[in-house]
Amino acid sequence: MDKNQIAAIFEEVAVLLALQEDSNPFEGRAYENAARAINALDGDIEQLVRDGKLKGTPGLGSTIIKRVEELVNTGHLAFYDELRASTPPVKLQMLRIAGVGPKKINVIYDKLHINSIAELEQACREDKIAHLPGFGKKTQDNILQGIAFLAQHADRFLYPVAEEEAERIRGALAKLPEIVRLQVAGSLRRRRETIGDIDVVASVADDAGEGARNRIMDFFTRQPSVEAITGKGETKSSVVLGSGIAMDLRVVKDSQFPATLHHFTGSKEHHIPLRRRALSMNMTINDYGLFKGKEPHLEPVPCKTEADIYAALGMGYIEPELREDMGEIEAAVHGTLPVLVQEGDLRGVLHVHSTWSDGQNTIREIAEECIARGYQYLGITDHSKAAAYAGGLTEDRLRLQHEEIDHLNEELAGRLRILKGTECDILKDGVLDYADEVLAKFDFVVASIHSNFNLSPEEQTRRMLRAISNPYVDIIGHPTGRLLLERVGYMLDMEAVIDAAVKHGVCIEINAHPSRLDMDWRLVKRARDKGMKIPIDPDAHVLAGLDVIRYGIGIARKGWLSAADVLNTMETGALLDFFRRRRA
DNA sequence: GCCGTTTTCGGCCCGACTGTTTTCAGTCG
Repeated sequence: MDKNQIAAIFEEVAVLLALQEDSNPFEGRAYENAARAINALDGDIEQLVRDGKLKGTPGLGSTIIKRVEELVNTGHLAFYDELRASTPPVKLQMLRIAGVGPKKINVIYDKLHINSIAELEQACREDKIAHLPGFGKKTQDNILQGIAFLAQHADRFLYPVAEEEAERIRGALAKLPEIVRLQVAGSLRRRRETIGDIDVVASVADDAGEGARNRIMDFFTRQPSVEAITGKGETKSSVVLGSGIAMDLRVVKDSQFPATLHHFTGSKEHHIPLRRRALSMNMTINDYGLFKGKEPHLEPVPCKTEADIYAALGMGYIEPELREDMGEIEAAVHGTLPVLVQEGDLRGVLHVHSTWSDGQNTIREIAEECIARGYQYLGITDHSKAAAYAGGLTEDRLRLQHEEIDHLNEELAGRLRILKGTECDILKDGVLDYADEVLAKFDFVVASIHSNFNLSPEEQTRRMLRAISNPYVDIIGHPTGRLLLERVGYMLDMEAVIDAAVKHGVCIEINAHPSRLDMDWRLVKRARDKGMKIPIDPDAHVLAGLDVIRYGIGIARKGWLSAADVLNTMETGALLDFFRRRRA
């Protein structure tokens, strides 16, 4: 039983508790907090339990520690099993319907003994829901719509999909003369790997009338990409866009803009400790501002920007990407936040495919593009021979490719250095697809898993650790193989993988492809804390594939990386020295 | 269920919108 499993059980406990009759909402929150505290623990949780080291961890009190111990010692938690057994599965299913929460679910279930979403839909059509206490016709219609929506749409979206939708509407709104400041907030601004909905915050002049807000809301809800209007008020309107993604627009007075932007940037997890800190300083934060004192004697603390809010709370500015309650508040108080890496810090790219394997452009074409982008170096990493489906290179063709690279390097001397790399398959047993004497001919080696995804966690981890121990391996490619919203990654003990990589001086990439963003930013932070240099790799198969680097930058920033933590911010000479020293 | 340099009890972040009510509960973020 590892940390992730235990945290997942506690998260589910929180949900199950909310669905109990007369539940205490704070008990559920205690389990949510405990789940995050457990995820953030360093080291093996079974060992921590054996050593009695959990005591004193914020968020883990005596009851929850006993429950962790029970899980570690027996693999089960009676409390959780009982909750599950006593909670009809349909209640969990109903929770996914927009506008339906635990209270409504319990009324529906108790009065009508509904046992499936299909039965709920039937009850709506028979007009039974509208007559329940606290319900009405509108609620019944909304439930029907919510069921239809669920049937049609997955509930999250890849970052670029949400970004494009948000940018289209932000661009349109930006032309309105009534709007003073305008910014995308929410998980897009925090650069999460997937996006649930889009939040945009706009401000109008403090003395603007009601008409200005209404004009903005009318304009917003009439955008061509708006498919349905799910709410419309003076300060907030909600729509669903053509792609199925939901979008909220908030309009506030310009003097309130920093606080509102901050609020809707989130995360909720960041706000809770921040507001607690404000309270401890006799201040209050809400959507509209920062205030000194307590109700009813609130005195506004003037803030022109978000940085002013943080400053008033005695801390440095926290970049949106870091607002995840991962220790950023304490670091901001102590002035130890990192200066986050930016795209302009990169000096080259290290994981790119050419026509030699499954890429669409020649090395020359990619090289010209890299020069145009201002890069000093380009690492060409075509597939190895086992990846036959992707045109992996045999040793013979590899010789020819290296000759071509040598010629290009002569021609492009002083403009770009092309590095001889490979994305070498890690075979089922953890052995690399090329022999050591072949690997020795590369400037650097990326090693990736492309087969046998279904090994047991123990086998898969052993396979990866063996690859990491190969002295020619410099970088592990897309370490978990996940495809966001499509497939979970290989079953791997990533903590053991990170520890082994650090021990052998091996890097693990951030694969910047928006469907991968692998390794995950939570792991990036862990690897950084242990001293790993982390490359941000495009894994491009076409020139436009180099653009995805910016998604990788977002993940690097979420993982607290500064320029010095990122491998491909090094100058060419330093990078080549880095690879040579590793082999020596 | 957690937490505490006023506290071992009584708090726990805060507000908008919706729909049902006729002053508010539920949901959401």
